[in-house]
Parts: sequence; C-alpha cells; structure tokens
Amino acid sequence: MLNSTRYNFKTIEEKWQKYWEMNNSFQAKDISKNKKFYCLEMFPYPSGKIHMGHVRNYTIGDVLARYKWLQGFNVLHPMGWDSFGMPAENAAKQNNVSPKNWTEENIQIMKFQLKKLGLSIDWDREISTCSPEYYKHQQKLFLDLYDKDLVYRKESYVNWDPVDNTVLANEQVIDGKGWRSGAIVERKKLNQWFFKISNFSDELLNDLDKLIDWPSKVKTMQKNWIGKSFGCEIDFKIHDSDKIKTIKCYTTRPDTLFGFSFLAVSVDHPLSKYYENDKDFLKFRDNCSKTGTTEESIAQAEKIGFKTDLMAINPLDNSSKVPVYFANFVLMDYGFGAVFGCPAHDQRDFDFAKKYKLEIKTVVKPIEQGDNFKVTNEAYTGPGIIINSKFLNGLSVPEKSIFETIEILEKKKLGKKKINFRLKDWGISRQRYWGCPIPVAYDENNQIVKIPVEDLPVKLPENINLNTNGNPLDNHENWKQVNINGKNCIRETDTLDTFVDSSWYFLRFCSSKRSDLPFEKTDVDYWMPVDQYIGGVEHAILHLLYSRFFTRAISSKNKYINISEPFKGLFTQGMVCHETYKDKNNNWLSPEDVSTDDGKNYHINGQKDNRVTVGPSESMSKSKKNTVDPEKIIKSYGADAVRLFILSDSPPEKDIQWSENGMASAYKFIQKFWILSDQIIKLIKKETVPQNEELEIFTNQIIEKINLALEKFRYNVIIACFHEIYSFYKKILDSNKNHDNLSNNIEKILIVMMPVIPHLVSECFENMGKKENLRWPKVDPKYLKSEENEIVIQINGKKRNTISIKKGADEDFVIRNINKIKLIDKYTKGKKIFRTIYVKDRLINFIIK
RNA sequence: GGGCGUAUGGUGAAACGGUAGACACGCCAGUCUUAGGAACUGGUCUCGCAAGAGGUGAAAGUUCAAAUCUUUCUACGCCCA
Repeated sequence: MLNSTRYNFKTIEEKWQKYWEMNNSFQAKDISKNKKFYCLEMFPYPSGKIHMGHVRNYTIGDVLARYKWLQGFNVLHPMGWDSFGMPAENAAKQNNVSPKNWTEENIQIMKFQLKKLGLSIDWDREISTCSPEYYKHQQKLFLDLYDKDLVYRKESYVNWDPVDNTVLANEQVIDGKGWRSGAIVERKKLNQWFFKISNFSDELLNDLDKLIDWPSKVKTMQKNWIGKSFGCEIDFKIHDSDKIKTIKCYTTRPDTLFGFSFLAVSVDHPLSKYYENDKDFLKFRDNCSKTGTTEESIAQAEKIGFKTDLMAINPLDNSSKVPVYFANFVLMDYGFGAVFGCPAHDQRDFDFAKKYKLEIKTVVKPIEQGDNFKVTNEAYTGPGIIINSKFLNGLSVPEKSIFETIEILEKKKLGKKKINFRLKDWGISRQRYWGCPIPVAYDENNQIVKIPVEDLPVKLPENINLNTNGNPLDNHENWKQVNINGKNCIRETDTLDTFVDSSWYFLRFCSSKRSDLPFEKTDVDYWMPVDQYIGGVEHAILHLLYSRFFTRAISSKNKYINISEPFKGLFTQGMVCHETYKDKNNNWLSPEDVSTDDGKNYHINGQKDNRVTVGPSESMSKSKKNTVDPEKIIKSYGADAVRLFILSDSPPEKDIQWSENGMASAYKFIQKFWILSDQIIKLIKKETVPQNEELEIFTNQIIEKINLALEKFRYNVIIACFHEIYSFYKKILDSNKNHDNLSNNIEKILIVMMPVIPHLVSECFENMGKKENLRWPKVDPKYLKSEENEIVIQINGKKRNTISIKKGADEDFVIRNINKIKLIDKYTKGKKIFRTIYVKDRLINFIIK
C-alpha cells in the first residue's frame, strides 16, 4: 500500500550529494562575520578501502560539523590523506606497482566511498602528505627547525634485520625476530636525525592542565609518557682502579643508599671500552643486543650481568665496597646509563641479586613492622620507615626520606638534585623509500649541507627498485648525487617518520592552497586551534604529543604562529567490533560466509551440517575476518541508515557491536519516518497557530534533550530521541486531534535530525518548499515544564505514590492535596511524620517513625 | 608490578544524588497480507494469584534519599613497565 511513497534512498542520496557538491555547500569562508568552528577528524591512511572505524569516526565528526553549520558557525571541516608509509612500499613489492600509483588509486577509491557517506566536507582543501606540494613545505619547516637548533644528528640504535639488511620498526619485531625474514633482530648503531622534543618536556607536561576539553585518560597517558621524576645524581668512587675514577648514577631513591649492594652499567657505557678485548664481555654484549630496543622487551628479558673487576664505594659509607656489573636492563638513554642496585627495594635489582647471590640489605620497613623486618621473597617498594641506615634512620618513606637524603648528599658534595624525564628525543629517520626526503646532503668531509630553499622540494625518484636489500634510496644509481654551490655532495637517504607528516597537517588545512608558504599567519590566527579533534584513542600518546611539540617548535623563537596547543577539544571514539567465527578446522570465517536459521545455530552458508563456532566480539580486523564492508552496507541500506546505526547503539567513546539486526532496524526507521513525514507534509496548512499544546511541549522538550545530548557527545541518546519523536508524531497524526501547528513543529524536528540523516531531511524540506537558510531552532522555555508535574511521594526515601500538581506549587499545597486524596494514609496510620523534604516540582519525602 | 578506567535485564544501553531499566535488538503472544529485508498491536528485571516485596559485581559508610559520592574487595578492559 505504501509503495508509492517508499523512500528511494539511492536516488535521493545521490541527488543531495550532487547538490552539495555543485553548490559548494560546505566550503569554509576565508572571511566571515560569523564565529569560526574548526572540526577535524584524524585523517586516514589510504590503505585501500574505508572500514567501519572510518565510518564511525567521520560520522561523529560530521554530526558535529553539520550541527555547527546549522547554528550559523563558519565551519572548517576538511579531509586529507596520511599517504606516506610502509604499507605502500610493501604493497608495491607484492604487486609490482609503484607506491605512488598504489597510493593515488587508493585515495580515489576511498574518496569516492567517503562521499557516499554524505559528509559535509570541504573537499576544496583536500591535501595529501605524499604530494610534493605538501612535503616541500615540510622540508622547509625541517630546515627552519634545523636553524633553530631543534634538529640534530647522533648515533642511535635501530632494530636491524641481518637477513633483509634493513631497519625494522618496533612493531615489525615480533618475539625478537624480523616479521618477514624471521631472523633474530640485532641492535645496530646508525647515524640518525632527531627532533629535540626534550627541550619542551616541562612545557608539554604543564600545559596539559590547560586542555580542559581533553579526556583526562589521554592527559594521564601523556603525563606518564613524559615521565617527570625527581631524584638526584650521585658520583660513585671506584676503588683503586686505573680504568675509571667515578661512575655517575641517576636515582629516584637515594634514601635506600645503605641498601646498596651492586652497581650496574649499560653495555654501551663509556666504561665498556676497557673491556673490548675481553672475549667474554663481547659475547655478553652480543647477547644483550639480541634483546631488542624497546623498554618492554628489555623488561621481559631475563636479567643478566657481566661482572667487572671494579668495586664501587658507597658514598655514605666508605667501608662498604660492592661489585660493578654490566647489565642488560640498564639503558644508556636513561639517566647516565648507570644505576645503583638496592635489591631489597627494587624488584629488578632483587631478581638480579638473587641470580648472582648478592647481599640483600633491608633499609625500609613498613610502618606496622618492627625494626627487625627483613626482605626475603620479594622487594618491598611501599611506604614506611628507614632502618639500618645510620643517620637516615627513622625518616618516613617516601616524602621525607628522599628529600632529606638529597639535602645531605648535596651538603656533603656527593650528589646533586636532578629532575629527569622519561621522554626521549624523537628519532625521525627512517631508512625507507616512501616518505618525505630529509632535505640535507653531506659534502666530501661528511659535513651537513642544507639543500637551498629554492631547490625544494627534494623529490622522491620515481624509477626505483624496491626489491633490493636495504634502503632503496641509498641503492638508487644517481639520486644521491647532488651539486650544491659547486660542491659535489651526497644526499641524505633517510626519509622522515610519517608522524612528522601528521604533526602539522591541521595547520596546512588553514591555507591549503598557498604554494609559497606552508600556511598563512592570518589564516592560522583565524582558524586555529582545532575546536574539536576526533579520532581513535590509539593515537593518545605519540601523534598528539608530536603535534603539540611540532606546533610549539615552529612557533618558538619567532612567533610564527600564536598558538601552542593545536587541539582545543579532543574526543576519542571507541572501536567497531563484530563477533568472530571459526569453522571446525579453526579457520577464521567472514560474517558473509556464516548464517543462522534459528538465531542459535550458526553454520556455513547453505551447509547446515557445517557448524560454526561463534567467538567473542572483537574489534574488526582483516586477520580475524570479522569485518563488514561499508561500501556494501551503504549500497544496501543507504548512507542515512548507516549513519543512524553507527551512532545508535553505544555512546561514541565506547566500543560498538556491529549488528545486522541493528542495521536493519535503522533502515526500517528511515523508511517509516519518511512515510510519516510525507504524510505530515501533505497535511500542513498555511496558517499555523499553536493550538495543540501537547505537541508544543513535546517538541520543545525533545529538542532540549537533543541539545544537551549533542553538547555532551551522547549521540546514542539522540537516536533514542528520534524514535520517541516518531512514536509521538505518529500518535498525534493517528489521533485526529487538532494539529494545526504541525507545520511549525515538524520543521524544528526535521532540523535537529538533519546532522544525522541529512539526505532524508533535505528531501523533506524541499518538499515543503524550503531549501535554504535553515537554522537550528530555539527552544521556548515556557514549554519545557508542563502545567502539571507528576510529583513522587516517598516514605522514608521509598517511592510509594505519585500525585499530579500544578507546577511551582509550594510544600503546603502539595501536602494538603496529598492528604485530601488520602494517598499515604495506609503508610502513616499510627505513625508520626517528623520530617518532610520537598524538592520543588519533583518529589516529596516523608520521614515517619 | 604500576597507572587509569569499567561493572545496570537474554543483548547494546538510559537515568542534574531524587520514579532504575528510556530507546533499540532479541524473545513471546496476537492482527493482517500483495509471503515482504514485511507491517502493525500488546507483552517482556526477579519472586508472588494478588496486595506487595526485592533488585544496578560483593561488603561497608555518608545522606531524608545512592546505579551515581567515600572506603575495601572481586572480575574485566586499556595503557605503561
């Protein structure tokens, strides 16, 4: 019966997407009287096709952007491509195509797919980080930082795959082996480029407090990552040795110095040069180099040491001499590459002492224990009182003991107060082809020569052989050769970490078309900071910290731009999950291959005897095959329905379960809402006088609810409101009541639904003859509370009854009415009311005995 | 091991310290039919015929009133080690 009005999402969505494109509906204005709003979602890596995570991310952002448009903001909502990186290189090797073509094709596909979602994006400002138009500016910024002394070169360790002759990223090292070759990964020293992020450690830490619109979880993660610690450096004298007189250590626990029973240094410590002829030491160092470079792999590895012939003297007790070890758990990068071991109060030291049968001296006792407390099975690291430590005895651990010990050490000139950071400088060199070339070269004396600005960009060569071992740029026949000011030089063949590309793209969007400048100061002053940044929590640390650093770095010294924090608001959305399926041979199955006949028994399509095991719902990933292809879903349900569903089931910051039933129900909603709105539009009369007060009250209240939910990102609640709207308007329509004011109200309702289901709403407005100048409706406060309120009657805090009372009634009035209708007589019979609590328009609570 | 977070029906989840379970999925019953990706109506926390009572991971505390605040515990998740 309804076929004639059936909503044809395919033609209608196409029509509006074309309309928005033709009319530049979402183009940000460079100059505007209106307030600006910069809404940005983390830009995607063009891996091939969009996935459901993208759909969720960009839908969340789009709802916000469209909401702000309707509120009259000048909105900047751009999109770009994080298009350098290893997957392109790997794909190129596998399929024998060029990384450039592979990437550009993917961008075309994904752009097409994103457009199908009906996003309100200003495509005019599209950027791609692998384009020379983008990276030439990045090379210029690199040289600026070099001039500001924020870039330097030093030797550093990398994960080296000895079979593939290549450097591996940490995530390519699996169980200490190369992901492709399976060879045991070695640590190898290479000259590499670094950004001096450590110059900003304190600022990056302190300014976290200014980021009030960031999730505290993310701020805590950054705080821990920066890892500011208070401690001191101590010089340990070495007893009677011609090799070395003192070893400097950093410690946060100087108060446990009397528990000192060994001193451990990194194998990379300067001391190691005295042992380079010692075969046993070399063997030990070799062993250590197989542990990998991450903190985690070192922490998980067994603690091993190499005993030297040296003895270190306890600075607080010259009679105590302890052995010096090289140890695999001491990192040269942290502190001074040397630590003093106190086994009783540090678990790592404890494990080490047990293994090498070193003394374990207890110097801290828990408060409730006696002075004869002894550490036996595991290190005690909690608070307590210092014992067995001569003049330190009795100090409370940790506040007093650490502070006072440092004072004593300073007085005796044995140590110095020192603040240390866990945050290390950012290594930006990658021995890869598909990245932004570092714009420097080396002359015949191996001195650094900057590429002159007029020669930028240093472009990647296109004729490249990726199937050789090592760095393809290094192996290229002539790319390296360059003549600078008449001197023959060799180009740097490292490329930049792709995190550099994403550390300033949000600035580039402000002036994406300027070819002479990375960005124009006036544009940045107007648009920055990003008002709302939206992305996955997996970037909570690195990408966000690097962006905060980079923004500071380029504005430091000369006030190139006036902001230090690029992202005013941050929202981290949850992942999209799906059940996992396995066949009887334990192979992963795609949801498409699985079906069910009764909701319980799963089997491979068409093979009812071929049972399928259903596993837990996990975030969608290709390896588990539990992905759903957005393009297919959009094709069968339409963009509005997909947008509706992806927002509906869970709050956006939490993980969401993909469900085919939920998707279908969103589709049904679109269909039935279309029919309803179509009926309403046909009924609309020209003159509208608010006569149906019930309708006014509902409309205003639900819009108020949606307003509050929008501000707090409670998008799932908004969708629930949509369902309430449908039910209410359906009832009104079926009731044959006076609904002269339907027109006025349905307009408001449609506008608040527009950010989520823009195609359908646009079509409705066109049918009503209104296409332009739609504005977010104002709520009329007089309708927010009805004339009568239902007041809850509690006895001793328990709900016992309700009563309808005119709004704003005082306590006496309420009590009189309750007594008149004898609502609580049966509870109060024979009892005395000795207290009444009245919350206006909400509830009344009688306390009886 | 440390830090942070979470815990509410069969499921996803709502709930300014103030009527727990909005809305949706699923399920049950029914209506109707052009058998469709149907649609519509009603029901669906537990115990109880009912009146009523109980109920938000466990235990305690603050409060007239606790899913919400505090403490301890348990389980799970994420990050760091």
